[in-house]
Amino acid sequence: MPQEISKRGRPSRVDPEKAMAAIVECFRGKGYAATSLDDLTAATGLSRPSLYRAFGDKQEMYLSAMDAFSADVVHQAVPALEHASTAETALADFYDAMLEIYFRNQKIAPGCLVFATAPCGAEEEVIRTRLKFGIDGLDGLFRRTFRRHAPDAAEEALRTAVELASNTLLAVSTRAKSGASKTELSAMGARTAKAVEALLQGTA
Amino acid sequence: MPQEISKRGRPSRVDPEKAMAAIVECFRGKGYAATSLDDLTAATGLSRPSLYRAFGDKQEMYLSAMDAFSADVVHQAVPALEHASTAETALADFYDAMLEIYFRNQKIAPGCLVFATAPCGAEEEVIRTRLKFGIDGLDGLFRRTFRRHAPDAAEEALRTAVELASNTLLAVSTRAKSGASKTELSAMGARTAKAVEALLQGTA
DNA sequence: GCATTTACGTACTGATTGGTACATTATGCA
DNA sequence: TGCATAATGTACCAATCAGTACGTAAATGC
Repeated sequence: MPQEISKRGRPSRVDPEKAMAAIVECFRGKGYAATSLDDLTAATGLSRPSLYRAFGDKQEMYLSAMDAFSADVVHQAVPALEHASTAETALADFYDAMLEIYFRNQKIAPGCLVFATAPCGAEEEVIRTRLKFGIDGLDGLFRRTFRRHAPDAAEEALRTAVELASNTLLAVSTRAKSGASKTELSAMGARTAKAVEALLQGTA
Repeated sequence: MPQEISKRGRPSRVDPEKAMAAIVECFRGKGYAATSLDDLTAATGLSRPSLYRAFGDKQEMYLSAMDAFSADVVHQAVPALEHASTAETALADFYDAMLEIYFRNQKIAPGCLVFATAPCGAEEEVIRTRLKFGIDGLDGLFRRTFRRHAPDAAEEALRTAVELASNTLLAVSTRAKSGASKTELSAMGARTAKAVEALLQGTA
């Protein structure tokens, strides 16, 4: 029973998805602490009490924003990992899809909500745990993908490949925030993908 | 004439180095925005006006803290890159030295002031530029080190090796903030160092 | 039409923010 | 000893912070 939906009373005019998208943009631009409630009301067009009713307090909004951002990643980038014929192309395509999210058509990337802003708030255990969850998820994703494309790879090589792939994305997040361009980061991702492929093949 | 040092007037009781070390710890723990002047006065034991006289306003304190932190890196970790006989050992030793800085004897790492907190404030151009400066410095450091140990390496392999090495440190910074242990990050660094060596040798 | 229910935004709260004015204290110099 | 210099901390400032009380508006059910 996930709470009865009543039709009574004044209908809400908030579009939760649109509002959450605006909240994500706020937080990933300035981080948690520097984003004020006034920023959020301005970006969403919602009044302060409406925000509280819909999403809870500031920290809950931030945590929900991380969820929404992660869901975006799952829907927009993870498929690239699955619809590719080699580990190299899978990884390169995944990086490009992530860059689309990190840059969102802007020249200077708003960046990654999780990897770029969570480290700042990581003194709080809730946030640190979320950050760890995101990193672990990434590692697991790559491990499964690489294992599928290279079932015979040595465990040591696989582990190194996974770390290499994850670490590159974490670094891409930081580099994007430093003002690096999408094209140079894409090229870097392609080089990493190639190195990973070689590692998995035991070739390189 | 770097400003005449006058002996007149009441002598200052502030120890700039000690105070700046405390400021660094504040900022790298909570980031720029979440660190209040009250935090800084508590950590340094200095009154608010004393802080302003010694270091300027909050943003100037943050920028100076980045300088101080970077100087620590140069003194404590960069030598490891130079006093090693192979690229692999140089890199592994460097990572371990950086981990000493990132963890500073604590179980949960306070982390990297530059790579972990600057991305949060990167909407400000001053901070974004500093972040880029730090990353570029890292890349250059690795490039020179690797070139020295592998003078015959192909440019493409060298570039990939440099990116791999830098990206791993950037990722170590993020992973440290997520609560990863020093030992596991050291092991990861060692694996990266091995992969970099192989890349440079054209072996792996 | 009237009661009920729910969401709305204005306007406020006390707390905290970054930054400073100013009277006090402590030194060197004459 | 007295004056000039300079650093001290208390006590304050206006601005902003996150969060809420409350009167109003808009829907449904009877």
